Amino acid sequence: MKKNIVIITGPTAVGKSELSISLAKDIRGEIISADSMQVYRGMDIGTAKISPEQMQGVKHYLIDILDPDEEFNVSSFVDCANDALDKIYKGGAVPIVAGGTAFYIQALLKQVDFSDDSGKDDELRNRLEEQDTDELFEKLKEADPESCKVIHKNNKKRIVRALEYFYLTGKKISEHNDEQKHKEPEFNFAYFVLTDDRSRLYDRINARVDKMFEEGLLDEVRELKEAGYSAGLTSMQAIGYKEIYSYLSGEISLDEAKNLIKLNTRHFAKRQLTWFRKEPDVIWIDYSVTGRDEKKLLDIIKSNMKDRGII
RNA sequence: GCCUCGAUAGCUCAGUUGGUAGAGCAGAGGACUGAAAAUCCUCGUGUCACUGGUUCGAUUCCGGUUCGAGGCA
Repeated sequence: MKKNIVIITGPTAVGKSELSISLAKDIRGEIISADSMQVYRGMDIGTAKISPEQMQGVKHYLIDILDPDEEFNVSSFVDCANDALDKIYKGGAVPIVAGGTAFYIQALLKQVDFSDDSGKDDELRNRLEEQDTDELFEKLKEADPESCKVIHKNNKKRIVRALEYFYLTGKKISEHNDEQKHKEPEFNFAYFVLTDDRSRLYDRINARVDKMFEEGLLDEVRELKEAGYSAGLTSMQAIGYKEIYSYLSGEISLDEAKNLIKLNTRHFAKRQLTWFRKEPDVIWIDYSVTGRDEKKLLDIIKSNMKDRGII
């Protein structure tokens, strides 16, 4: 018997948080955040993290669980989310996975298995990073030719990971991926993707970045920098943070930083939509069609949940 | 008022020694299985400002007009 799960996702700034809170209050849900950056403490404004007041008493998991120099990745996400699910099921509530990191959501739904990998090895990874991309690609041809068919020769990051996997486990990542790719979701799920007219979405993004600056994004990043968090950290690669680091080190003007944040956020939203389009069994909620009336939206969502036997 | 320089893709510009044009950015589409807010791939027809002339042929040369920048009075 598969367990029930609800997913509320969509591109950044579309309005996921508000809707997931309303839904949680309505159906006695608890929220698991599927967001690779909101796990970090002290990164509030730039990640558009929901405040304790905005949570309105709804229980949230996977927010503020790490310091910015701690590591987090898909595998940790799946582990943490599974723990949270256990608690939620025990308490008799409905789990709502809300957030924009599609990669994490997919791994959770399919329960992708990372257990027999031996993880990452910074020293090995750094040694590989130093090498020329073409040479690395040649090495991968030897080690795992199947991977070369799916990984583009310029995509150094993925070439390095494939090689790292091979050197660490002696196995081919292409085989692991093949096994995991064909898995079916292990939940009885309702996967909602919020969207809107592209131009309206972009307007919302631009306005939200302006608002972040008014709320003190610059100070937030400055404090992180002064606390010793370096620009190389994964957390500091987040949009809104990396650009302000560039400004603080004198590479670009504040105005350029702000415009870059808007631009990078728009690009990000576009990539998210690309991902959702290929996901099977997704229920699209297009605000340009439905409007943003909360009651109406909840009716749509709940009727879809009833169809799937979730409520 | 006169002179000079400019006017080419949404933006910034290149180019065509006369045979209707191409980069960057923007924008669009796509990939993704332990960095994913990361990383990577693909996509360029537009009255070449307008209007006469020369020419087989003008965005390109010549004249005029309009607009913009600078200079001289």
